[in-house]
Amino acid sequence: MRMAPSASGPLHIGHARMAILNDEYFRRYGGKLVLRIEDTNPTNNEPEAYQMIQDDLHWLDVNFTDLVIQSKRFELYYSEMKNLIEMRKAYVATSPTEEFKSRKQQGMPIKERDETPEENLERWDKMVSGDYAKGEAYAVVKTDLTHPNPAIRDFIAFRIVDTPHPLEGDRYKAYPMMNFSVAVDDHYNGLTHVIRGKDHTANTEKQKYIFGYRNWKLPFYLHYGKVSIEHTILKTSLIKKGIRSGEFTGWDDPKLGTLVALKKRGFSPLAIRKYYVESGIGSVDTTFSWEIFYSFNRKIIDNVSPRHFFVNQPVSLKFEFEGKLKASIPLYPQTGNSATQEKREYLVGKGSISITSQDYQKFKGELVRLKDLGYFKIGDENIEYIGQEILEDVQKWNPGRPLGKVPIIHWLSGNDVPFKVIKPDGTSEEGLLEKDALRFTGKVNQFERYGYVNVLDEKEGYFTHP
RNA sequence: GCUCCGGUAGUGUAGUCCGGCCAAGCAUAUCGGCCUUUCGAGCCGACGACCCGGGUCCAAAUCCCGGCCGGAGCACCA
Repeated sequence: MRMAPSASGPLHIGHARMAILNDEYFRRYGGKLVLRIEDTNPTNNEPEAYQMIQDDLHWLDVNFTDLVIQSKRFELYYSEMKNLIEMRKAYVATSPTEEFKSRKQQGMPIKERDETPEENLERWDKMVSGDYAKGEAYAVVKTDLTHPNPAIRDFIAFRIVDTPHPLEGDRYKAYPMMNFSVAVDDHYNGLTHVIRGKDHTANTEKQKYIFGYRNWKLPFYLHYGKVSIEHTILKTSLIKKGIRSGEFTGWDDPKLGTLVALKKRGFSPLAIRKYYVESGIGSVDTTFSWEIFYSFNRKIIDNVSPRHFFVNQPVSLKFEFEGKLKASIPLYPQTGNSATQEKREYLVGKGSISITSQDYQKFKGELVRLKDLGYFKIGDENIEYIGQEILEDVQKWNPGRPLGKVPIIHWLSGNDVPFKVIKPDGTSEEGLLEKDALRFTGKVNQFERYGYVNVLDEKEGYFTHP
């Protein structure tokens, strides 16, 4: 099995499918899992990508057995190409590419195609040694000029590049095209199975020609369908531009679909794995369902997320009360029994109590239950303690609300710090956060009645999902 | 336009190869109920699909033909 991302940037949620699918087969059937970084287009290469890709895979718990970097293998590609030219299966052309394309369209060869290996070899040597300038020459692998699908007819295997390579500098001038290097590497990396997106189906046909000429054993190919991931920015070039312009804070900006961004938002890599394993390898195109993904993640993180109160857009209400009320609120209500549970404990007395403006608007003048504190009546500017139990008919207090249903809302009183939650759509919400949550920075907390938030530091956090 | 590939509930899938056990399973979403001092979790229930038309067959989501719709590729990117 192999994973072959390009060295243009970190992996995103779309790449994760390729990685997970290959890894799942690897886990099930063994063999080897090759990470091959395809960096044969220097204009798109990002020097930091080599490391970022490996970090992303480790985070996903995808443990590759071999690392192959294509720019280290030019000598192999060159010797293979020379081989093909000698076999009359490839040629080197200096004719304009417009002519190459149009004749191909008509099923006609350009003149170099029929020239002798000696003539082509001579041009090939000049190409490798850098005697041609960018655009002056290119090497082509023969397929079948009469192939019914024009996309499969003779394809370019090498071109001249004068942009320096991030790893190799100006050492090479002749750069292999993806279809050539992939075929050669798939063979020499000893791959028996290739799983990749269906955008490669035509490429597979081209690559098979090289396998045929060399009599190599063909791997088993599987192409999965396209996943469209809505409401998310994935395109590396766009992200780079956005980072430069300051629109994004970095590769891990919460608006992005990169794995580092999802990590920072507090997603579990297990949720990503589960999602793609359940999606399978069908060739149908699908739309990525954030809802299902969120649900998987929620189930994974729910038990380990401490609960805290976050009052966004707080309204402060005066609390005139002689004495102290004790609040004892479990940190992990899902786990353990109530006696041994870890709790947050507060004493609330005269002063003020904050609730969200949303709750204030909705329940003004009514009876509510402040979670784990007691029954209260919300006034215009103050809040009044009623008691721990309400024996009378609730409807006496809240006419119009259903019987026995007192709204339970969250609150803060003196035990809070200002906090900002940054959402994936780029907006943010400010409010008060229970101070105890700061003990859990770097972790996902569940802000009760609000959602899951990865608390990054004492000032802000990224919204994970509801 | 050319060449391939594919169409199961709102979404994601199981079943299609080798027709019957599929009056179509699961998950998610939505709605309702129970439980609960979170609108979370859990439990129960409801909702909701085989693209259309022919054909073969005792029997078709499954096989065949036609149509419709969708996607991929057609680079000196990967």
